[in-house]
Amino acid sequence: METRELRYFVAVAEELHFGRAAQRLGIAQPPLSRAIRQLERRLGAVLLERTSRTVTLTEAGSVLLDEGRAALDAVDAAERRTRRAALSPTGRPGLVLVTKASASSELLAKLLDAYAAEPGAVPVDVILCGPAEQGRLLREGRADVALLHRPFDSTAGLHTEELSTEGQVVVLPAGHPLTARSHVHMADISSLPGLPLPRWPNADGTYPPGPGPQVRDHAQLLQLVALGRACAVSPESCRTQLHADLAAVPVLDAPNVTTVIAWPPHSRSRAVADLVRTATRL
Amino acid sequence: METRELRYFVAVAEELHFGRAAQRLGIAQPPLSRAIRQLERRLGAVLLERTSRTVTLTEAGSVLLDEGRAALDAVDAAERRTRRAALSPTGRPGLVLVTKASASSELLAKLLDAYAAEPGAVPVDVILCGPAEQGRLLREGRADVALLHRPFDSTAGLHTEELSTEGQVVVLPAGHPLTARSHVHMADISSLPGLPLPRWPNADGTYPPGPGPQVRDHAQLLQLVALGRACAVSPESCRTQLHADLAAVPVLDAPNVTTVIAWPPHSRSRAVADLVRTATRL
DNA sequence: GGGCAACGATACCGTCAGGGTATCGATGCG
DNA sequence: CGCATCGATACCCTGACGGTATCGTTGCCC
Repeated sequence: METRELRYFVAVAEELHFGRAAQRLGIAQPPLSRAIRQLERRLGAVLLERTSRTVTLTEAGSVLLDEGRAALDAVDAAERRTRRAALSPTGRPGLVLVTKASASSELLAKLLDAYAAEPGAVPVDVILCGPAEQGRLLREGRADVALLHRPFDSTAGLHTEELSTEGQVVVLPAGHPLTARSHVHMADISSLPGLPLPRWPNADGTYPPGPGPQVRDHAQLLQLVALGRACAVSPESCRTQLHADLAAVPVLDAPNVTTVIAWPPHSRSRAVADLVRTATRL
Repeated sequence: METRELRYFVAVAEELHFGRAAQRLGIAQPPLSRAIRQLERRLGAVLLERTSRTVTLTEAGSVLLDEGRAALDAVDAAERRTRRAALSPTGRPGLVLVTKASASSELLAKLLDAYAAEPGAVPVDVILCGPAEQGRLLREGRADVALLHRPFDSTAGLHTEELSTEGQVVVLPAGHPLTARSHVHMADISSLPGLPLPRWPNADGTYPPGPGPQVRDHAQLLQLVALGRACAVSPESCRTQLHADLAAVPVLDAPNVTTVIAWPPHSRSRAVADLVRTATRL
């Protein structure tokens, strides 16, 4: 199977419309119809049920949509990492590390310092992004290594090493009655009047139904807490980033948060290996 | 990048010889040279240093070799899983589960029974193979789900759920002095005169240097133990498979062995999800 | 040191896969 | 029942890819 065929099929499967898919691909509709038909012949599988009005995926088609997207990601990653390896002036490509904007900057700073002191260290670019993008960046070869937070982030398809574990605190507007407590339990905060827990987006960008406000990142969330519109359960380390009008109280029975360093499993780059080794020794 | 180009490059990178690579690919040498040159131009990267006598990989080339193999595996997996999904008579493809021949058949039997009783269960084919092949079968789309044993098997790039944890025992020829003990420690067996621990192959098929016999699978190993040529440290559950001329003694400080169920991370198949759910509820 | 063999690069050519335009046939809708 | 929409088909053309022949370079060995 050629990637061109896969791209064509993914386009049609996503649009469920040959005309629009062809437009998206920048080709005419007839060659697209032909290409799909030929792909089906070669696979010996009907991928799409088409009438002159509607196009729907068969079971096999939906398998190929999933697997094909993953395969195309892998091809793109190969291309991107090769380009990066080549255009690096030293011949030894730099590393791209991706982490959440809200993550503990302390750990990251320590890691970057320690790694820079290693013999043979290469330059490390840091990308800060929202939680959902991290996996994508790694899969697409735009990044080499990530700092993720279990159990929030999916480590699907990645190698990981645990770096640190911490408890969680509830972040409240300063002066809230609960801030007088030395600690609380989840039950104490799951139903605070007027201070719902926020809703985070799913992998597909949609939000689960529920009462809380929709948030995209941690800064946004803290803003909402300061405004008295929400409360937040966050890793302890976020305390160093709190403004004066926010207060944090440990939540005893909240799940621990583990910071892990993650990288694509087939990566055999010495730079990634060095960075991971440095991280585990912190 | 087209998969054809990737296949060409991987062939040359593996052979480090255009002529042999061309032969392997079933084409003539000139088109291959051209294709590689064109790939290099498009990537803006020198992949191979060639003189008229030798071909060597550049840094970028070795990145593309690693990443390209992974990408080709993903494409092959997409094709195979699609084919399987299609030729299944029900439209709903059956599952292929892969596990080691030496694994606990009890757990597997329970799992298959429980899953078969689920509503919407599909037929499950079981493949027994050596440890090294399991990952490959999953990556190449020949299998959908595997039972692996940590810490022996790599779960690189897979989703996993833990199923059970057990201690390990040392397997000895019946009548060996140690079999009188109720338990032993690793130190007791690491230097048994005449009964070395075996050597397992690395991922690339080579064996680490050392004194013990080279083994490829568990049956082979038990044979060697019965012959008095080796001893083996194995998960407790292997006791049910021991012949009369073998004895097992718990090893207190051997690492626990965890049986996990593993599947490719992007798999969204309901059948896999059902099977995993069933497994975790056992 | 010169002839030779091995090997990748280049030149040149033919074929067919893949893309384009025009049009058909089917289907849902007003 | 006519019309608009949409995928399939027919037909043509271009260029990408593969093949053969040959060149240029480089170790190697007598």
